[in-house]
Amino acid sequence: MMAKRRTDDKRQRILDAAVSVFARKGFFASRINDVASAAGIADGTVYLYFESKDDILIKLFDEVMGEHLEAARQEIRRVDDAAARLRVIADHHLGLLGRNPDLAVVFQVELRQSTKFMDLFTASWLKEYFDLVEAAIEAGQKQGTIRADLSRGLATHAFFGALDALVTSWVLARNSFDLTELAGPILELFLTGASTGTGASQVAKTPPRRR
Amino acid sequence: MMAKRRTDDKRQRILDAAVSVFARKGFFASRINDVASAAGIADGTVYLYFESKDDILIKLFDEVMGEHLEAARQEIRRVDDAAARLRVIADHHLGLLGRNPDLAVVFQVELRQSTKFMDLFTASWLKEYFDLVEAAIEAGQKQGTIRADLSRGLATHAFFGALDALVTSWVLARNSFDLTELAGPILELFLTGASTGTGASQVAKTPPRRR
Amino acid sequence: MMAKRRTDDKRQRILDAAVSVFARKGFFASRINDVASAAGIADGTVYLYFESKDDILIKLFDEVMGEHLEAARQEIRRVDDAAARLRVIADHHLGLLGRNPDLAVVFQVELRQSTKFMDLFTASWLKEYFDLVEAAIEAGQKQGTIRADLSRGLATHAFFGALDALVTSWVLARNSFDLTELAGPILELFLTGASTGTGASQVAKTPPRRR
Amino acid sequence: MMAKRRTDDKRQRILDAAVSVFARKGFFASRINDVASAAGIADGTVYLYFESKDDILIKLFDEVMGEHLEAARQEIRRVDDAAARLRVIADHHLGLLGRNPDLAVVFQVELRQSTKFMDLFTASWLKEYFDLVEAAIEAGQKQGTIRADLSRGLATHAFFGALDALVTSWVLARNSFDLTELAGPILELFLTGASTGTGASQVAKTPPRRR
DNA sequence: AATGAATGAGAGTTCATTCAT
DNA sequence: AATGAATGAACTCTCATTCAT
Repeated sequence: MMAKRRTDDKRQRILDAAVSVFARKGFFASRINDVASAAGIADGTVYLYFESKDDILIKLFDEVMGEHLEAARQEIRRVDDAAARLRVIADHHLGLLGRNPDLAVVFQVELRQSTKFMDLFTASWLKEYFDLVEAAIEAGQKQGTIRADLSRGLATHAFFGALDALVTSWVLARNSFDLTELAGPILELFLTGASTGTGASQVAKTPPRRR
Repeated sequence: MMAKRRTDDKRQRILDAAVSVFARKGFFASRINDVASAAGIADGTVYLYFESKDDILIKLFDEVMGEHLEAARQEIRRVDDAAARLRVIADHHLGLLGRNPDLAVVFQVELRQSTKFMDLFTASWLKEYFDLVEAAIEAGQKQGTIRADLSRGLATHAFFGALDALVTSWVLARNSFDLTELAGPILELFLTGASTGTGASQVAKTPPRRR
Repeated sequence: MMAKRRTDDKRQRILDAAVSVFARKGFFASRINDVASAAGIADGTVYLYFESKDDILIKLFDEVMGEHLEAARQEIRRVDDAAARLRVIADHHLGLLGRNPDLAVVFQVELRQSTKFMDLFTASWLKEYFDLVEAAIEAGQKQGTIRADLSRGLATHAFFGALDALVTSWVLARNSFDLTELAGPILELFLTGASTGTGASQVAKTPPRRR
Repeated sequence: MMAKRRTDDKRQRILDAAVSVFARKGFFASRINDVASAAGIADGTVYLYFESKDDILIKLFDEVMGEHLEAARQEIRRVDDAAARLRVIADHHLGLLGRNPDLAVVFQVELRQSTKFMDLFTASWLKEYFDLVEAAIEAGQKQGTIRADLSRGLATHAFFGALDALVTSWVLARNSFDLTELAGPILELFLTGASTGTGASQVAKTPPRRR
């Protein structure tokens, strides 16, 4: 039990060190030695817990996403309203990254380095995230609070995209504004739209000009 | 003049080759030799036109963005309505990448490999893109077609984020749907919102729960 | 005494495991962990019985050679004739390796990896082996059954070399022929020569052409 | 043409340097940097001429063997007598290695490091070498100068083995005797045998004792 | 005696970039 | 302007060995 606990600690220390190092130097520029040193262990020890440098990033993403999707799912179950559910998702999304700037850098930038990570990203957890959003929207449509004519796929992308762009800007702006308090406004925009309700739909429905 | 043109051709051939190679193998995995071979020239020749491998990516982004922002600006001048202006931007955004899948891969994935590129990306061209969107929104607010209480920064992020997420999904889904035809629907969602107008704002204004 | 025996068993299990592992994977490619696993013990335990990975190979050779040289010596004492003595040596040489294909691989290939092992090989046990052969030949010369004008050093090399080449071929041919039954023929060739006795010596005595 | 020649020189310089370095430090202990430095080039340049460190050893063996087998074949064609042909082979074998002590170390020790090299060794050039010897013996049997009842395979092994053992001893004895002048004596022993002709065959034909 | 987690030195190979031609 | 041979710095991962338990 002691041995096991020590082992778990070491593994977690590597992950924590990795987030910090990757955020500061970038994944490619980070050396295994940087991570090991930050974790206070020898280089080789990293390989007792992870298969490769890539594996650290993958496992990091898996664990954080797994944990937070589960937390979000639990909380969503406690509310009925579609808007409230989307609010839970936005709060979790902005909250997790807003509270962990280094993790935000890793998620918004370092993890998107290659189609290799992107595919992993999309195929597993992002898919679940999107499903969560779509389910909330679908429930809202059934309840009559979300427009029935709305494409759920499109709306999901818009919802996620808006949050994602906010986080990226926040990261690149070196956390110069409060991310978490934007959950309400962004959701409000998503739900009620930008227009005052004056003839916007006409332009929006114009077929795209071919070039 | 002929010599200049020939030279320009070679430069352009390198850029075209780079888009194709980077999209297929990823920027890091791509070798200068891959690009040179695809362009039908010797490795060393690349360095007569570009300073480094990074420089190719930077110049590529600069040129494409410069060209297309200018084209979008021209076209925007010809319309007055805020919605129509946003439509021009969306059409250009989705049109450019929708017509050039390789370029889309490079812009959505390869260019975001590191904070180095991200900073460049944000500081120069993305800034101009955001300004264009914000100007359209501001004009709409003055015209009374866009809600005056809307945060322009937030709305700009939401607008860009929605388009960006769509493109990324399209890239990762291997271009399995028609990107360009989504300009209308996404704009419509942006303008009119997802809700039917039934009490959503209440939840949206709930303060975020601390964890 | 029981403890000692148990200890010896473990030591022997390591040696046996080593022969098997080295033969299959090669000495360099074999990991201490491979040997330990095959012996059913922990990595560190190997170091309670051997100083290093090299030491396993050295001790393995020492023990097998010591044991078999002694056995050969015993048996040689029981025969008088030079030919019979050489026959004992050939039988032992081909018999030991012919009955232990893995050991043959280790002796013919893995043990000859470096001048380090080769020197050891030569300086100690091979020297004794050669002495045994030379003693038999010398006795034969005294008895008049071996030609007195024969260089004993040369003859010893020829005798050992013939057996050694046979074993190596047998190893590389994956034991595709019966090694042990070649002791007679090879000895016969050594004693009576290849020629029919027609003018061969003339060519053999021609001075080598300088190049 | 100049460029080509320069290229060839560099390749040869690498091979020469490799023989010298491998002989002195052993193949495994030799670093690519050792070879490159000895050849007066940069580490990376080695990889313009060879695929890997292993490849250097393989190509070295291939080239030397190819060259010398061809030379031996040419010379053999000029003589008719089986004994004379074997003499040519022995002269070439001992001559080549006797004149190039470093090469001898590489061939006798370093090249036999692993079944990987051994297999290569056997499958290609050694096969040709053995064929050359067997052909000479077969011709001798037809001419009536070599005993017809002799197993050619066995005799070939004995012939090669005797030479090989001599070379190895010479290498391990740090070239303390003249290798080339042993071609005659070893051939003479091979042809006429060690015995005086007194009852040796009887013992040689005794079936091996089982243990 | 036995374990096995931890160590950390070590090296082959790649490839962006240079520069003599 | 163009070439492409040459450079040499850079880095992940392996694994023999140690030692606290």
